[in-house]
Amino acid sequence: MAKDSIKADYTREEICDILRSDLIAGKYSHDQPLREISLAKRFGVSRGPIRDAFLKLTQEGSLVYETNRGVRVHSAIADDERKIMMKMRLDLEKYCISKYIDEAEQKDHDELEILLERFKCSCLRDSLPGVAESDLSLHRHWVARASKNLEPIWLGLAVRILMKYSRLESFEESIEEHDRIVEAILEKNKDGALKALALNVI
Amino acid sequence: MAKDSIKADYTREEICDILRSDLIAGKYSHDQPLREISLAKRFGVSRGPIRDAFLKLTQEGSLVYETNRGVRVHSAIADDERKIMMKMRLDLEKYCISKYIDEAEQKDHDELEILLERFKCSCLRDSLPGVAESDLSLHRHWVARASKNLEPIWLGLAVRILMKYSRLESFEESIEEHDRIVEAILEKNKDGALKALALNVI
DNA sequence: ATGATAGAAATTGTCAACAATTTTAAATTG
DNA sequence: CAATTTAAAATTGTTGACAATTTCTATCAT
Repeated sequence: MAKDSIKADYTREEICDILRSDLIAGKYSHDQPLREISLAKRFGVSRGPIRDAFLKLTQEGSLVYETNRGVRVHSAIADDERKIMMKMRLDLEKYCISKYIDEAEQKDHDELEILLERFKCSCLRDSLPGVAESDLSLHRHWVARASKNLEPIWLGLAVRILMKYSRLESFEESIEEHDRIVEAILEKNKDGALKALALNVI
Repeated sequence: MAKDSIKADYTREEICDILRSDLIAGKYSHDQPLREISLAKRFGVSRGPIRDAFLKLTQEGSLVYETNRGVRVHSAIADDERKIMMKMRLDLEKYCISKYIDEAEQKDHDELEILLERFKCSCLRDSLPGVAESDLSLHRHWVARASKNLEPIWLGLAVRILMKYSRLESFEESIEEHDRIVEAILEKNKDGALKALALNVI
C-alpha cells in the first residue's frame, strides 16, 4: 500500500491521537515544522480538523505554536524538568490506581486485560509507534476511569516524558513491568500495584 | 457602553485568555453550554477562532467537549482531586520560582513589579474577573520564565484550582501573600519565597 | 392527557476561497 | 561579489456557505 495515502476520512480526535503517537515514537525530529496542507492531504480532510489537532497537541506540549508561522515539534525537555514531571506523574497515577482499585467493575477489568494484551502484541511486533500508543492507552485507562479531571493533566505529562525516552526502552522489560502492575490491580492489591508502578514510571 | 458588544477584532489567543478568566471568575455556571455563534458575535469574529479557543480550554480542563454537541463548562472538581492538584502545582511552582531566582534579569524584575501592581489594583477595584486574570498572569510570569515546557501543565492545574475556589478568597489577604512572595524573589531569598508560596498556594 | 411522530429550528462539522503574512528566490545596485 | 530590494511562492488566518446532527415544537393517534 502507498505510504500515508489513506482514503478513509478521519475525525479530528483520531487525527490527534495518530499524530500524538507519531510524535511520541519520534517520527518527526525536534523543531521540525508540521504543515497543515500536507497533513490535510494525508488524512483526506481539509485544514480545519488539522488545525484543531494542532491546538490540542500544542496545549499538551508536544508542539509549539507561533503566530503566522504554524507549529513545530517541541524541543526536548531538560533533565531537571523531566525529574519534576516524573514526580508529578507518579503522584498522579498512584492516586488514580488506588482509586481505580476501589471502584473498578468487572467490565473495567475486562477492558484492562484487553489493553494489556494489545500492549504485549505491540512490544513483540517491535513497532515503536504501536508500543507508544498502546502503552499510553493502558495507563490512560486507569487514569481516565479514576478521574476525568486529572486525565488531561496526566496526558500532558506522559506525552512529554515519552517523547524524550521512548527510544531507549527495552520492550521485554516493559512487558514484565506492566504485567506486574495489572496483576496487582486485578487482585486489588494496592501496595503491590503502587510499587510496581513506581518501578515502571521512572 | 453596551455590554459585550465590542467592535474591535480579537485574536484567538486574546479570546482564549478572556474566556479563561471569565470561567475562573465564575461568569458561567457549571455544565452550561457555550455557543460558538453567540461568542463569535460578541468578539466580532467568525466561528473559527472561537473553536480554536474552545479546544485550548477543553485541553486545559475548564471546558468539556462532546461530538456534535459542542462544549460546556466543566463540573467542579472533588476535594481529593483538588488536593492532588494543589500538591502538583506547589511542587511545580516551587521548582520554577527557585529557577527564576537564579536566572531572572533586571527586566524580568521590572515586569514582575508591574504585574504585582496590576494585581493589587484589581484587588482594590474588587472586580473578580480582573483579580483572577491578574493573579494568573503574575504566577504565570515566573513559571513561563523558568520553563516553557512546564507552563502549559501548570496552567491546566492553576485554572482548575482557581475555578473552584476563586469566590472564597479574601482580597486583602491575597495582596499581602503576593507581596511577600515577590519581595522575597526580588531579594533573591529562595527560602522565603518558597515558604510564602506554600502559604499562598493552599 | 399521554406518547409517538414528523417537521422546523438551532447547532455543530467540514470545506473551499480569499486575505494577510512569512519565506524563498531573483534581480538590482553599490 | 556582497548587500539590498523586489517579486514570487508558500503558508497561515479568517470567513461564509453548506452539510450533518441534534434539539425543540407542533401535530396526531390512542
